[in-house]
Amino acid sequence: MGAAEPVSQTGPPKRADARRNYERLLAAAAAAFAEHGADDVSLEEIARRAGVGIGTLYRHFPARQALLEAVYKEQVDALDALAAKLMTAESPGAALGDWMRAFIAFGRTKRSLSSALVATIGKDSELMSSCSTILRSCTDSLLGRAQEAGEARLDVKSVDIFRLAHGLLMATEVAPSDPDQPARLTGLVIDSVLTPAAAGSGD
Amino acid sequence: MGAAEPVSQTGPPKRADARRNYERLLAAAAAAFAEHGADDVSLEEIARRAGVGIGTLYRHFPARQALLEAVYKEQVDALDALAAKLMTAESPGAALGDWMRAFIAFGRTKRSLSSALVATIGKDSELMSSCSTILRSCTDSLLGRAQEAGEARLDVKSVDIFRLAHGLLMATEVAPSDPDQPARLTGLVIDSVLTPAAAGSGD
DNA sequence: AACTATACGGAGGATGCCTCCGCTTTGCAA
DNA sequence: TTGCAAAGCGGAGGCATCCTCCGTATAGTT
Repeated sequence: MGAAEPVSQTGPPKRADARRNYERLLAAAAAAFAEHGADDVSLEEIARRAGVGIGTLYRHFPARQALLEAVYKEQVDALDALAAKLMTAESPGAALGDWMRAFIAFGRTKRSLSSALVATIGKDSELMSSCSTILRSCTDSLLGRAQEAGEARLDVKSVDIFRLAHGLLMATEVAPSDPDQPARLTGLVIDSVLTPAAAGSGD
Repeated sequence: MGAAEPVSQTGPPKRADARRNYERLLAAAAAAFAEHGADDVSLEEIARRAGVGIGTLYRHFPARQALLEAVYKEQVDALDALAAKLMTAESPGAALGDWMRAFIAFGRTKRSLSSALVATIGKDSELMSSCSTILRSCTDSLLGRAQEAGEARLDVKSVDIFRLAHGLLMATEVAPSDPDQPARLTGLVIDSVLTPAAAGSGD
């Protein structure tokens, strides 16, 4: 991981101000989406937040879709970078825990994006599959390293982690009465992966 | 089935013209959604097609959501009624085949609705679960009857039919080069359920 | 026939999407 | 530095859609 990189630059390099505005828009969009949900925020507002004109937004992202995709892809890239860094962390077990926490947090925000994305792109798009490949391989590597170091159960597969995360997200979807519950459950799941199997857990 | 009925009438009965307009709107909406997809049709157009004013539409369906739900529910109710009729049909096997055909056709249109619905209601809403319960029980009954009459394979469960239908829809999602393909595949799946197991099909 | 609760319809205000084009800035070259 | 063309910016404005509001019409009742 860390191999996937900013899309191949076709054409002449962009001007400095163009790049800067692109970044700003991306950041503003991510924030706005997280706050209001991906459908309930006007492009006009995103432009305003980013401190650019609406025309500029449209030049960089010809359609709402493009903005959505870019935000999504950037988050995945960030996770990819995080994983690369965690691969050299001191404690492989703690690193895996950190990764899972980040992965689950991502899943939570992702939902607001993905319903809109899936509805239009289709869930088998190239974007989607490349992203899940990236996340899979990151999880694989970190899990493997933790297992080799004897800091994670050997009978856990990365698929299991995906499924646990998914279940966790479903389970804590609706606002729980106890605001700490999601974090508590997340910690519990992570511990279960990092703790040696207890007797009788063969099924 | 056929037991689920028009929601309990609360309040005084509606005036005749109100009921008529309600029906018209529902029909117009169903047609428009099927034609253009649930997101790309304006409420104004639906009102026009139904031959009523936009104000009338809003009185009956305060939000786009409500219209979507009503159309969805109506289609499920129609399937429910169809199943009830098929339960008394002459040939239980043919009835099951007809049912599957209708069920699959419904699935096809449903997709345009459901992406919009799921995005907002959430897939675990009361509406959704009650609908899938209805469809499940219809399939159960018709399959059971066909099996008792010796006209369907005994090793098929209604869950299998659901999954086959789902797979079929996925597989024929994108417009195929051969326009008859979806129908052909549907026929094939139905036949496979109605035909006795061949040797060696144990897995 | 007269009356009233109910329902109709569409004008209009608000908002959002997107295009277009005159103005500004950047990066380069002399 | 200075000058200049290309690249980029920004927002006014046209168009579509959403939704509200209220004067008018009609069903059902007495």
